[in-house]
Amino acid sequence: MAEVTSIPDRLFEDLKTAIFEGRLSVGSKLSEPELARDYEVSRGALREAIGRLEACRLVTRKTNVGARVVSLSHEKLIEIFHVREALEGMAARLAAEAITEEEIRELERLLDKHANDIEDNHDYFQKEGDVDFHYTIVKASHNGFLFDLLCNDLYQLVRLYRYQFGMRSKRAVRAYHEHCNIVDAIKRRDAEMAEHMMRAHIRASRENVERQMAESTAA
Amino acid sequence: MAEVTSIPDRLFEDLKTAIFEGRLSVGSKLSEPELARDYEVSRGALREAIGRLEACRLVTRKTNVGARVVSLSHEKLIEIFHVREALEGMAARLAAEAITEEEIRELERLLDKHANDIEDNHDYFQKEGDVDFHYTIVKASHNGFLFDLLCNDLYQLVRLYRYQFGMRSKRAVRAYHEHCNIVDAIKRRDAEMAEHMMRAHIRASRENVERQMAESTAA
DNA sequence: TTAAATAATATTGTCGACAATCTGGGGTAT
DNA sequence: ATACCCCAGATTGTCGACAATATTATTTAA
Repeated sequence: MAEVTSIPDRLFEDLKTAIFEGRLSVGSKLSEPELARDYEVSRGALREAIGRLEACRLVTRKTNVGARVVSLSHEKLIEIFHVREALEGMAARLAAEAITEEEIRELERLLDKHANDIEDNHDYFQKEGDVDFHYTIVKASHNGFLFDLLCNDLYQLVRLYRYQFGMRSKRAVRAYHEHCNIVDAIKRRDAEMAEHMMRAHIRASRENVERQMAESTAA
Repeated sequence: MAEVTSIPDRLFEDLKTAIFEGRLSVGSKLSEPELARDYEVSRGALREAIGRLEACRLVTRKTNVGARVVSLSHEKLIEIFHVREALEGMAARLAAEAITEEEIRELERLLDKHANDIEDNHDYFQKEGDVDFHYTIVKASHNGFLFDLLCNDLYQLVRLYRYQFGMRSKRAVRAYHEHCNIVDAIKRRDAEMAEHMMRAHIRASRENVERQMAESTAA
């Protein structure tokens, strides 16, 4: 039952963290000879790892030209929010129908943590507790396909975007209350309300970003 | 502006059609030496093509063991329908807001074709006209990310499933009316109603499949 | 001086060969 | 007879080298 891991597996993870930590900055080129030297692997293994990065949309590739770390335009970001609204709304709906008692306790634990972070004036979003919350609900939907789509693709793009734009939301308190509403509906097994609340939550987050974008554009 | 195409590009397409046409049957193993001989390419190029098939979920891969064409369990199929309901509902909503006059004409053209196929007693689904209809709406949402997700990943799985289970729906007439309702809402720019109708349409399709599954299980 | 053409360089695409790992069959011991 | 172990064959993983293409620098002509 041991996890078999190949060189491209390891490279894939290493390159992802390199991207998130900014060592491979947004928009920069992934030079195959250079990276092969740095990570001490052959170009073949490297190319497969880059292929996987492309599959989850963290890099874009052009034939005979090379791969670059994606740079999220504001436009693309809004597109992603619309997809998130649809998918996570469905996740909340399914979670209300399929969640287990233990998963409910996990959600409550995360809510407590969120409340404490606000109390202590920590930056909730910076610590990625927000991702944990959404991750848990998607998992509780017990829909493997939905989970794969959101957690292996979308959330990583969201994460990259937070680093890229240095997102620091003043929405921590309001987001907390929205989270409470969502968990409440799920606990009551009210699928319709759970989806509605989740969509409202993500819509609010999108509108917040749109406001920030409008400000930074109007110089 | 010429389309540059590499060997893995071509292989990717060839293998996809081979899967859809059943020459690579569901659940069968993709032998690298064998396929490399048949298609007269090196194993390296082949491996990249297989990697892309894995990315759009048409094959699954295990380290040191190999790749197999996915076999869609009934469970997985239902999961996909839930994701489709969420994503296409959003697509219809966005399309109602962003569709152009020309795209509206295209939708009406497809509706006419659908009506004629029913008249002439053709099998609408078999000819993939249904895919064209949904494809056009997703495109009209003018959300590139959504388009990519649905048309490059999900629709191919749906297509594979139709071949695998030999889907021949008796829903052609009812589906036609549902399609009309959707187009109607979009033309009136009623986003809320467009989403509602699209979700109802896909939900009905899912429930139809669930019924068929229940029948075939109860031997 | 600028712009186009061209040559030099570097990068990506492709391939065949070797190493590591899995699969299946045969043999042995209980 | 069955279960376990071990070995042979085949398959996948990995690598370095060569070919094709793009990029950059240089030269030349207007």
